Amino acid sequence: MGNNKEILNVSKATIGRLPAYHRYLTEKLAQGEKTVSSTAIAEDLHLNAVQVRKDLAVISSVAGKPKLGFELSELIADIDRFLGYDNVTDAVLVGAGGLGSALVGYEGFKNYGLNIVAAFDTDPSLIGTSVGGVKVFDAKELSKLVRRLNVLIGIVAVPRGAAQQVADELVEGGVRAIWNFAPVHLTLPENIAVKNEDMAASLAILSKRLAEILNSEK
Amino acid sequence: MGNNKEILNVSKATIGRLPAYHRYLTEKLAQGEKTVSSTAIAEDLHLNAVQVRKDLAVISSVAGKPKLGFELSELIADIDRFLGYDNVTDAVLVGAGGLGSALVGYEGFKNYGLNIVAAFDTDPSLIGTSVGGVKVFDAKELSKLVRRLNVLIGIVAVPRGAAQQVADELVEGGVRAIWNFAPVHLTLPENIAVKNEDMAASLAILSKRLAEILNSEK
DNA sequence: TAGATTGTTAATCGATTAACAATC
DNA sequence: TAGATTGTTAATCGATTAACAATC
Repeated sequence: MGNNKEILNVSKATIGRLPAYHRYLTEKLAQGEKTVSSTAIAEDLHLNAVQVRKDLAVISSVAGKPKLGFELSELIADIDRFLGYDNVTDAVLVGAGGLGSALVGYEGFKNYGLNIVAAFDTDPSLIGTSVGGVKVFDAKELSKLVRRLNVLIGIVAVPRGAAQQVADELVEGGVRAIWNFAPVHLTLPENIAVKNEDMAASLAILSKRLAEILNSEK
Repeated sequence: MGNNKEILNVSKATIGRLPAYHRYLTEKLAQGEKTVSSTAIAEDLHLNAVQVRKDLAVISSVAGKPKLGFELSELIADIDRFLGYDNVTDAVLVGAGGLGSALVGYEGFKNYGLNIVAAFDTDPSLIGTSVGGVKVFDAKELSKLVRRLNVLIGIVAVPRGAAQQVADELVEGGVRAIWNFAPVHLTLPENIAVKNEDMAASLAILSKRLAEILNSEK
């Protein structure tokens, strides 16, 4: 997923903004536009124009043209390549309940270069069924099947209490990256990539902004 | 949600870490511990000890004690108060489908001081039903009901295409903060707080870390 | 007392923004 | 040509980390 060489040395902040650029550019292209300026992107996305140019410079193979701006199709292709949207990576989903099935459906991860090849659950009524076209296996088989499928990314969408064990089993099966949706801090080996989707943290930040806004109006 | 005075001037980074501290401390307390040192927190949560102390200093009413550390129950109560976990704020959910219903269920937002008082959808088969104890109303009534309920926070869990209009209607109804789960950039007035839950951005960052790790092993 | 741990001041690091010459 | 827009260098900002005296 993404070229190893070039993905290094790029700031996390920049990488986090690339998907938003991608959506924005794709939309502009669909509207019939051919080019766009960093000034316009910055204004619409509420960013700084220099920041936009620096971000684009990191991933783009071609320079923008003074007066004209950047060519949409080229820029989109560059982000596709950089983020690996053009070649999918396999992943497994653990927890096929509410959140898990919502994730499978959520605008299709395939657009983001992620292909969920199998789901796992402990609930007998779910095992053997399909959620969003993905077959649900018995969680007992997790590490064994993960190893057999040679999957590197595991998505954890189980309740708090089960998350650590699930993560351990994923690692045992050979997974090297864990996308954790359970509100727990996972303890894992150094050489495993972890991304916590901490809803409480997001909510806290939103609440802060709200408090600031309400406060500024008093 | 949270005291307006004190919530200001606290860095976004610090606020984002508070929920993780809260979970960690609660767990320690449940394990029968009475106190904890910043050193221990830092080690377990993979943070820097000075950073932990600075974060805690921001929200804590009492100082830690050299040699002993911090009192768990006091620290937890302080975070509760700071993040507003002790008094709930009302919110509405728009989109009662897969993602929406998963969100309502997700470990119960009430623990995080958020009370979802109503859900909305356009799907006739959902209108009138309940998801996770929350009644689903016709999306046509959105702005009217939001105004009547006097709700300040709206959660957007609808497909891409509907998100902007839903957001506009929420604002029309008087909402001042929007928690957006749809993968679109919303265009909204200045004085509205927005938090985008960008799955693609998270995935991109996880992929980067994975690439780095794999790369370092070659 | 001795030493683990605290809170604070200063140094470093990384990311954002401002200034500006180059150019299509 | 004139001017919008680019890419780059320097300045600023914010957050993290290092150093260290104070103290239970």
